[in-house]
Amino acid sequence: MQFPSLKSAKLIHRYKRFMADVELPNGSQLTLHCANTGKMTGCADPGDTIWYSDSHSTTREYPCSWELTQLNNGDLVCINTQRANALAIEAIHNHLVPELDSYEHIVTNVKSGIENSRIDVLLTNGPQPDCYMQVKSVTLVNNHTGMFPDTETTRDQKHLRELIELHEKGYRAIVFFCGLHEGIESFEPSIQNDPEYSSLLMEAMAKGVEVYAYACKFMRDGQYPTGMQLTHTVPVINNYKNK
DNA sequence: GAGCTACTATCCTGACGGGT
DNA sequence: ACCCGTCAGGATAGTAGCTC
Repeated sequence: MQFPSLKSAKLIHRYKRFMADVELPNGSQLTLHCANTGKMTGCADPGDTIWYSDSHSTTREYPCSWELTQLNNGDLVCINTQRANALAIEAIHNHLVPELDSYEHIVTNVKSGIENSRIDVLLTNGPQPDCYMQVKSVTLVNNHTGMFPDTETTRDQKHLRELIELHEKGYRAIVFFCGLHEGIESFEPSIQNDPEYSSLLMEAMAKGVEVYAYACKFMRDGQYPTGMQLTHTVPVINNYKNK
């Protein structure tokens, strides 16, 4: 995935979930839209270098969107969660996800038939059972281990219950953790942030819901981020049974 | 003060209506 | 039938305002 043209700035503070004030290199201030509803632990600290895109939209009150955070060690984190779905779909298209290589048709944001909710991705291919997949973006990292969620999330608990239900109905059901943070070498659910979610994820795995975690690579032109792509799967650690 | 509701901003998809 | 524009729904957590 190629990024739109990005510009750098220094984060002043994030507020009201969707907004962030930044300081531009010329010293002026700008308010950005922040397309991440999570807690953004570790990637939204005042003083962080961030990269943003400009949609040039005349209808948006804040036409610029916060895309990346650059950590002190130079690692990049994509905080725009909408990129996760696109990355996952691109990876499937490019045959980078062998577990899903057998599907020809991809539909996004489809109704699952359960409680009027929607599933991120539906994969189909003729007589094969349809495959429902929820894509989760992972930006929280602790010692090279990607963690999800970064806060208590009843919404994601609901998604897991739906996937379990879909699997019990005979469909293939998948949770796809999309590592948007450079340096992820493994993945585990965050018991600290949401023990209920962690328990449910393990229950889902035990019942046959498939769980995959993928790491990404950022492309650069010098220091300038130009794009990113999912590269390889990383192990999913079942930490719940030990707690 | 506690609890509830509406609002905040944005994007994406699907549904729907109107015009060609 | 097809294209285009518009609107609703879903998702999110903090905050303000309202009621009890």
